[in-house]
Amino acid sequence: MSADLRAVTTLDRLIHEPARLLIVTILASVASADFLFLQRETALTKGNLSAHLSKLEEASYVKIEKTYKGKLPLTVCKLTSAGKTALKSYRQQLQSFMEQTK
Amino acid sequence: MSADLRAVTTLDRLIHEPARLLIVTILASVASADFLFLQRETALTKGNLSAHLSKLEEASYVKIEKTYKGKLPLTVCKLTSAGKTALKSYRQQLQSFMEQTK
DNA sequence: CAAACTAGTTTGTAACGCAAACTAGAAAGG
DNA sequence: CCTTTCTAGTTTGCGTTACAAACTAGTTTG
Repeated sequence: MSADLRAVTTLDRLIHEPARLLIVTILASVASADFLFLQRETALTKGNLSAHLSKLEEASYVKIEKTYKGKLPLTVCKLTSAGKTALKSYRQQLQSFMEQTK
Repeated sequence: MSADLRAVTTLDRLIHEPARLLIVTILASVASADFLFLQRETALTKGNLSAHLSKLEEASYVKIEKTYKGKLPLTVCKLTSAGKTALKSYRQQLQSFMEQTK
């Protein structure tokens, strides 16, 4: 009766990475977030946050807009609908695994 | 009131890897399992299964005994108590994250 | 006795994650 | 001024990883 545990190996690795799971989870809870806000919330270094955001952007999970706040750079991040869908299905898959194996 | 989401970044990477999560989850449900049984259950290639088992053994999460079944090699794997503890706490940490963010 | 099979291990390689170094421009100090 | 420091990020360097493919050691079959 137990379903297919092997499905766990098909989890979206982009979201499975803990730092990125944290990022997209935070982004899912707000309309948008700027770079420094994300840095404070995640406690990632700027370097790593930047790299992870770039990957999420490449995958079209996050949209990144570079503007200015006065004269200072301002990077604003938003989860795309593809990103929302990906997170939702990641969570469903993981929850299903957890329930099958509890 | 919400606890610390950042904790997700401290998940045990050894178990977080989907292939290994699958392996230890299977091992947690049986007294012991031989290599070929694990290969069938996980659908991993022999090479990858071997490599993942070696890592789990290095971490002392799994004990590996090489014997013979008749004249053929037989590799028997067992989750150690350290492995059980690690899996349990991984699951707790993950479940806690999921509940905080649902 | 050579070919094929069994039960694994080792190797090759592209991608990854992290820390440290770097960049471009703005504000502050002397 | 002009140089030092600060802000907001990006890029680089590098050890580690995960996977597939090649390999190994021994066994059975034709």
